Amino acid sequence: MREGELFGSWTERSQIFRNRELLRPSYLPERLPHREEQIGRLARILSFPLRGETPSNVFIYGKTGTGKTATVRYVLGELEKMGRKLNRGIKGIYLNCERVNTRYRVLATLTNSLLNGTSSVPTTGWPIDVLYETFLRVLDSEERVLIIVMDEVDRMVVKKGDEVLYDLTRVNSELERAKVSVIGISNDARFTHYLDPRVRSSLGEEELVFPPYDALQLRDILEERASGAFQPGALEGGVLSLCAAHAAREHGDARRALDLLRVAGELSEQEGAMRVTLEHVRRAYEKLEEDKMVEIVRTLPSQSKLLLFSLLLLVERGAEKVTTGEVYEAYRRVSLQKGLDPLTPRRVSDLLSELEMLGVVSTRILNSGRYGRTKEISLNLPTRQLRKMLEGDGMLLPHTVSLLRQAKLGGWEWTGEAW
DNA sequence: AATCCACAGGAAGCCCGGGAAC
DNA sequence: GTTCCCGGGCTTCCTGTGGATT
Repeated sequence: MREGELFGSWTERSQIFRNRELLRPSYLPERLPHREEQIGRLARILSFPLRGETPSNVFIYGKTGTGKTATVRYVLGELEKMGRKLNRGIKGIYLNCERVNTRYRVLATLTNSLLNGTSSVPTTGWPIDVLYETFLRVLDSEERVLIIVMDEVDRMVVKKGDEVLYDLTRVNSELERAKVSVIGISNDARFTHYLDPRVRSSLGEEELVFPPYDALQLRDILEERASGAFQPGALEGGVLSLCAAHAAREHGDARRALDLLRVAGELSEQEGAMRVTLEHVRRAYEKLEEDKMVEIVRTLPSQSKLLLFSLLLLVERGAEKVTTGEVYEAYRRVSLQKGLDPLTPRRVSDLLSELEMLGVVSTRILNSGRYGRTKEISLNLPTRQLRKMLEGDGMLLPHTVSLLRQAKLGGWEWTGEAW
């Protein structure tokens, strides 16, 4: 191979993309179409520190991909810029409560962020009250307004980290020079019901709702990004509309629309096509769906995998739709065969509901009068695909393969009273 | 009209691992 | 290190349900 040949063809300028980074979820655009109203309101609320006053706490909710995080980051960035210009100490700290989800971690992260690397508190070990005192002292060491953004704040409650919300919404009374305001972001509107009433009223001083985008708005967003992301003329007519339409059906998720467009672009690039076609979008949609499923199945607990495997065997044997009792019996057999204690029907019923929520199976209640009332269960993905996923599983592999072999050879009685 | 099937799904409590508190 | 506590997975026990059958 001649020098440079291996990477040579990949360094040429893409026919399709100009800058694909613009399509990534982490990219923060300069303009956020159809969020002018939310940006305006948030800016008004957060403008108080520019006059030396404390802004209200804000609670924001909206489904995934409705621009919550982008809007907040954008407004906060502008605010900090303005603060520097006017020489006001304004600092925004962004926390993702998916990871930073306990009282300790929140306080430690905030403190470290304020210390700016000069020194730090350890990630574990300190008594919580000492940590809290340290946080107060560091925070109050200078005149400033601290705006704490807590993204996915609903995760805190699950982890019982909501005490820290109480700390933070009440902290102002203990501060001399600094002021704190909290922006909570959640995609679950009911989440506030679980909060301590005092926290709820304090956090909800101002509420901002981000409605889902409709198809036309999604199209605008895509257009905005696509002009920079793609080479001129690289998109076939209707591509953007199709991406938008797909995403609009799934509760107006802009992230989804952008993913779709990016993957469609990547597919067309891979096959050396001149432009992105509607067919590429269709395949991108399938790819994303499949990737999602693979990930879901892969991360399933082993009992659920076993259950799913039992269902798979039944479906492969020609049963289109299966009742709860049948799946349970199959599952019980497979478990025993593997030398495992089967779970009770009650538990399996819950596992089935979980599988349904994840979209792996569909169920519907079936009434057969005298012959009882049960759920009719069907698989939501092709058997071949599912089998591939399950066979790739380390835990199941040695046993399942032999089970499959037995099943194929007819070594099992899969029908009738032999069960 | 009463019965009864084959479950659905709620309530309570057990067990266990892991992390916080002492 | 020990103790305590909590949450998740699970079981046990239970009540509820719609319509074919009696």
